[in-house]
Amino acid sequence: MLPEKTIERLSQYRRLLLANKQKGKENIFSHEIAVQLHLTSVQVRRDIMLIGYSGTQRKGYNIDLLIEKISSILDDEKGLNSIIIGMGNLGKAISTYFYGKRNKIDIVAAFDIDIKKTGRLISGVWCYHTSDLETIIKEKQISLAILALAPEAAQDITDRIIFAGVKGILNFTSVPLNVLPNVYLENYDMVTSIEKVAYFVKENHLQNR
Amino acid sequence: MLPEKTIERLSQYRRLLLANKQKGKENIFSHEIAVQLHLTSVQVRRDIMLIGYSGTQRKGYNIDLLIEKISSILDDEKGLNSIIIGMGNLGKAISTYFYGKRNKIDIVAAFDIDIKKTGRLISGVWCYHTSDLETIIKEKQISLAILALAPEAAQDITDRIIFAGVKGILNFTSVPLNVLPNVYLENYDMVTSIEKVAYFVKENHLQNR
DNA sequence: ATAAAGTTGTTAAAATATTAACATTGTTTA
DNA sequence: TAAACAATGTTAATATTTTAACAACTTTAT
Ligand SMILES: NC(=O)c1ccc[n+]([C@@H]2O[C@H](COP(=O)([O-])OP(=O)(O)OC[C@H]3O[C@@H](n4cnc5c(N)ncnc54)[C@H](O)[C@@H]3O)[C@@H](O)[C@H]2O)c1
Ligand SMILES: NC(=O)c1ccc[n+]([C@@H]2O[C@H](COP(=O)([O-])OP(=O)(O)OC[C@H]3O[C@@H](n4cnc5c(N)ncnc54)[C@H](O)[C@@H]3O)[C@@H](O)[C@H]2O)c1
Repeated sequence: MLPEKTIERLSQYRRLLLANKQKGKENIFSHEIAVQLHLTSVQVRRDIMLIGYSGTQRKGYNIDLLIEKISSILDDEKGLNSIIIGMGNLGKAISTYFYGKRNKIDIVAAFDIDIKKTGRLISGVWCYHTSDLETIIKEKQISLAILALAPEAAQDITDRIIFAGVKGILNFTSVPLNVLPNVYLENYDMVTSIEKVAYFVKENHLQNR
Repeated sequence: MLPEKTIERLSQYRRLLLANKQKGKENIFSHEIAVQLHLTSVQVRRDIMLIGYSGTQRKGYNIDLLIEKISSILDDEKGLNSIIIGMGNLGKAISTYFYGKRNKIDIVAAFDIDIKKTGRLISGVWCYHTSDLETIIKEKQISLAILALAPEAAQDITDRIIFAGVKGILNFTSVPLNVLPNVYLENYDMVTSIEKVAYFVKENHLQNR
């Protein structure tokens, strides 16, 4: 299995490659990728080595083929269905953002407990009541869930979706979730992010004295 | 300077400690913190050692004092002013979320280029037109910016805010930004996050065969 | 033809982060 | 009073991630 950090970068390589392809470019050197993403060319080459793709010395990497190779690693062939739970400000922002983007990861349903939000389309995604959670997860073969709901309900809902078959969670609530060992959990904590930036801003000030 | 990962955890320890204080708890053991955050007690103790705080063998750590110690490290005494640039769906979600939370990191202004959004309060924060960017940054001594604007404008705006004095950036656009070496840049890429979860979900499936 | 330049692929080293080991210390209990 | 226990604090070992070094190859220039 590939290192976590390599996976993250592969996602970024692919986006960059698609942008370069758009501009009509056919081949790209490791140092070009590196400059555009602010990495080192060594790291780029090493990652590409790890996934078993090869370029040529004179032309670098063929953009189409590299995109294809990365996609064969990141994407599930048959696609992967996901849901958003919690259609508040953040949930809506996310579903609006993803709506219409063609992608192997489809957001096929949303859930909320607030009946003012349920039973209708919200930014292109049907919003169900959480009471339908288990039914829909099984029906639509959901394997990934994005949590953007009120923190109080996060663990409860997590237990339910895992029991219903969800295998990966992207958690935006600040709640440290308990999940079964075979469920992949990725947390993003915005407050921590900001506090970290603030800390390094402060430290930098100290350094410059 | 403390390791980046330790800083992230300190932010989480503090939140947890505040929650426990709320519940009337006065002391806490490293293993209690560990269980609640899904870490190991060793890691907790090591982090606390690194910041130079000590507990007692029988009672563990004094919650109030530890909060104070962590705060002395994370927070800037005189506070730190920040802005959000781009009051679209995500920007609004963020400012709504932070509004009213008493915090050493204050979001004191927002910016957008769309005149339908500027010149008024949006979720408690005044939204200026980007043409006022430099003026307000200097006037309000802004050192931290949250970028939630359209990707096309991200680098341009970044150059401007850095020139005006911003020292830390939390970047939600997927654009790999160019910043001066004395500016701390933290990127969060939601697409990468989701693709990573999807990858590990897929791999787990393979393992289980 | 041969050398020079420039690039990839890969192994080795260094840096960073986590985990384990254990000495130390205060408290309880026999 | 001393042994057992349960916790912290710290050093050492391990694991992961990044960076450096360099061999191998291809094209171009001399
Ligand atoms: N918006 C941000 O910038 C931000 C930052 C950090 C953390 N968060 C976290 O992300 C989550 C969402 O944030 P938000 O700003 O969108 O909050 P929000 O209050 O706007 O939305 C929360 C939504 O969750 C729904 N909900 C509540 N209980 C539910 C349940 N049991 N099942 C399904 N839905 C339920 C509510 O009806 C509401 O629509 C929260 O946990 C918040 O703490 C948000
Ligand atoms: N919403 C998400 O879930 C999500 C996920 C991944 C990435 N992002 C990125 O985050 C950013 C914001 O996303 P969003 O969903 O809020 O988009 P959005 O389109 O709703 O909002 C973008 C806002 O930026 C403003 N803007 C454009 N040019 C500007 C400029 N020069 N100065 C100031 N403001 C300007 C627009 O007027 C708009 O209000 C985008 O770059 C997007 O790619 C968002």
